[in-house]
Amino acid sequence: MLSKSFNPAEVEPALYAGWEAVGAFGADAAAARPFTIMIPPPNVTGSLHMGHALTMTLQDVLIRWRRMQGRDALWQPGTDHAGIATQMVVERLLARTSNQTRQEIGREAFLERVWQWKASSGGAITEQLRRLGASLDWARERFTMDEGLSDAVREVFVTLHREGLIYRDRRLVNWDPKFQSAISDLEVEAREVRGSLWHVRYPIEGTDEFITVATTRPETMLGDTAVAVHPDDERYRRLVGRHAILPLTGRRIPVVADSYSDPEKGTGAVKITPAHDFNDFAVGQRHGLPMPSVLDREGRVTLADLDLPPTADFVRSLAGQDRVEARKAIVAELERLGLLDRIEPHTHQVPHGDRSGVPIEPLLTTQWYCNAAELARPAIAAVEAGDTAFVPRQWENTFFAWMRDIQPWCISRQLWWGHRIPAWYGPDGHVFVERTEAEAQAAARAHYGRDEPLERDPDVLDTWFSSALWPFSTLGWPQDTPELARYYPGDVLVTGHDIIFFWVARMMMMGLHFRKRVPFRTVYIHGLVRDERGQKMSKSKGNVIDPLDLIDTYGTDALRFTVCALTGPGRDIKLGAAGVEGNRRFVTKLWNAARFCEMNGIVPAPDFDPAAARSPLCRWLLDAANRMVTEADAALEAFRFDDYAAAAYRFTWHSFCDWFLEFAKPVLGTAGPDAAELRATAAHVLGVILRVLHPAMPFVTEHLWDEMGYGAPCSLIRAPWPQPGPVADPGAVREELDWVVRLIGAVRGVRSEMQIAPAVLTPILLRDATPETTGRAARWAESIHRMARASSVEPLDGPLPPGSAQIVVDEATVVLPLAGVIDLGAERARLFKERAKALAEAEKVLRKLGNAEFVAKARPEVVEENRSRLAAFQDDAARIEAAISRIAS
RNA sequence: GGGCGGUUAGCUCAGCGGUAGAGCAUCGUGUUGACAUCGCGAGGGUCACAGGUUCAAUCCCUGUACCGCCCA
Repeated sequence: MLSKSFNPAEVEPALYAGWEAVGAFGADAAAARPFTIMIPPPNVTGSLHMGHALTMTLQDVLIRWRRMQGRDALWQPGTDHAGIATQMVVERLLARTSNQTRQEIGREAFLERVWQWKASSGGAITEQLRRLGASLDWARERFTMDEGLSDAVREVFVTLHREGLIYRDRRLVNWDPKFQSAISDLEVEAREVRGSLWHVRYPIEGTDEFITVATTRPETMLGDTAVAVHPDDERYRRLVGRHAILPLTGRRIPVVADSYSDPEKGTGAVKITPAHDFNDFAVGQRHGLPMPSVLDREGRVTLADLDLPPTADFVRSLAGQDRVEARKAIVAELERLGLLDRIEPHTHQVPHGDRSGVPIEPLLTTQWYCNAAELARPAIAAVEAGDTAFVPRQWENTFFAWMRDIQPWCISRQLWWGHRIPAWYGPDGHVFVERTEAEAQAAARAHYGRDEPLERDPDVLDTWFSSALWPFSTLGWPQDTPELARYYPGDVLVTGHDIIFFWVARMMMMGLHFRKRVPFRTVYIHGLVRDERGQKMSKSKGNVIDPLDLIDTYGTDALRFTVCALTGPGRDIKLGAAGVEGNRRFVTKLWNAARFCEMNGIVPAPDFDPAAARSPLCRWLLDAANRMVTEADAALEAFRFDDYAAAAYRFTWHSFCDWFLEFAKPVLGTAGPDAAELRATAAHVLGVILRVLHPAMPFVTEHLWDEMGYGAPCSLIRAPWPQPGPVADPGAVREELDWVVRLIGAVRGVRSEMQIAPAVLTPILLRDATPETTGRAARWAESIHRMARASSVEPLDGPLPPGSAQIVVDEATVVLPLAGVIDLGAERARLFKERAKALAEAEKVLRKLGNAEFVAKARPEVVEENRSRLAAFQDDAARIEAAISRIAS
């Protein structure tokens, strides 16, 4: 017996364990065609947030659906080592527990601590994915720092290096002073900052003139090596080619003409500091300028690159000062020297580290780079050719725009936690890139002719470097495994648009380079989760919703179904507790419907053949179920999770519960062949509902399936996905039942409008009804009585009983004798309104048909349709007119 | 500055050449037999604005306004 209400908290863990116990999540290379989704590996430090809940639900829906279709479904689980994030977590822990820094305990000990942390706390996210019902093939779980995946990383690095696609270069990088590491362009985000524009006068050599430069960064002026003006700027033309004397250091720097300088901005003259600004770096390259660094890796002033005159005491005093302090000191000194023209308030975009949140310092360093432009070419071609398709399509433009202008990818990080770069340096700095230290030593021996001590590069790789290999490294590459042959390329990648550049693009590049085939055929891009008001969720705003709270309160199925219902193409998802609460009602509805079935002896009848169903009600329901399955299937094929959810919802609640079960009620509990067929049909269709809803609501459906005896415990997850099947003459039963539904609806409408108490039963009289209609009325008399609160249903030939309400349904006029119950004036007013509506519609169609051009040019079937609509409206109006005249007296 | 998306019922959104829809909210009404986490019913929209194409535009095109996002 099903309990009175569904208790998710009780049922969910047991079902999940049950699925795992029967091996339901495991991919199974029997004969079936594979269907593969690679999980976007969550950070090992992560905990489940709404973004995960969204993306993982969608993936699980696809996986469960395909699995039920009989595909060999592999949903590959795993986590990402998340270099910076994890290192920070463990560093904080170290500080808290033993008040030590990682530098104090040293690299080796620190890494040991990270691994310890991972072993004890790293599994939280995977436990939470289980609560979400995610049917991942846990036996295959991988971690980006696993031995196998690390092998893949080394293999890729070494290979790309040999191909010249990975190389070292000294150029400007985005330096994160907080993490003391280089980061890639993608990890930098522009933030608007209110600052100042300082106008500083630089004396022109040999004159008493000045050139005034406007700058947002006075502290870097020690490293200026030019002043740039626009070549067309008349104001400065005569100064081009002359020299300015850089204040404070006294260095002689040229005034150069470069179109980088914008005459509209500031004074039109800009100071050029090639070692501390990306644009200035480009100017410096164009003009062959020196590039002294004046800030070190911690953002402090360094004077090592400067050739200072003995008098520059002020500048010397800056050595070692933080960039913020140095700015203050320099501005004060310029002020003192009378070289500060003015200070203008100025709002501008300042690059910040996306994780550290501190301003990025462009710094001239040597780093490892990957030639992304070269790798991007085949990836662009593959998307152009349709080998990989984005859904929705528009994201291809975003992908193309990024890939066609892709910059060298800085892949080295000055961190400890990550894949150590497989490069070793000889005493003379010669680099050996090899898979192992032994191979590096062998290479060194060959190079030097003797053994030499080697030093390994201390840096690690960008976390995204290993993520880029995920679609094949998880399958055993570089080994040539059967899994690799079977599950690569994957079918669908599901992710948010914020990850296209970081991950999708890089998987495309690496997949094509190393496997010669795209890593996935479809990239489904969903929106981002926001709060009910459309605000981005953030801790500082305090509007973060914890999916685990929602699961605790409403159950996993309600949350998952809500996610599906809200996921249309190209839209962000605005999710609040109210929506989840609403969908919990649907879970409850399904529960109660099943309970009702159970009470009425509805048990699965495996021998039931829908094609042989005879009763019109059964055929009507089976036909509607067919259409629902077709809709749901098409929606999932098209990644329309919202349409899928809506089709299942509508059918379950309205077709099955509101109409079918209501029609069936009196017969269900009885004996006899009609009742038996009804019960078998109900059981069959409930089974269809459970199967169609299972991907979205796995727990309640599986529980009902098991409890009601549809299959062995935990068998719904692998039950076959329903297929539409033949139903005898569906058109006829649809017409018949639709009429009954229309009639009951019309009567209910009028009764409600006329405020007839439900306890009042009235006869239903049909005037001008065809024999077909009276036949239907007779056949469905019992249902009509019950559902339209009628005492009888019969034709009316004679005069109208006094005090009747009249409703036009098709060709017939439905008469409700309500003498003494209704207000005839109100009924007359209602009929006038009805008539006006019909006439207005008729008028609209008439005008259209009166347009000769419409009749001549519109498609004939459209014209025909309008002609019959006109006739229908006119007939309705005439029948309402007749109804009015019948009560006129 | 460049690009993308949005603007439809009070709210969240679907529809995308010829009848404007759903859920929630609102209002009315109803209850001992699946379900008040419910049933039944009702009201509510010149589909942002201006032009254009078309026999016909919420839908296609152009422009404007506002909102959001991405890139510089």
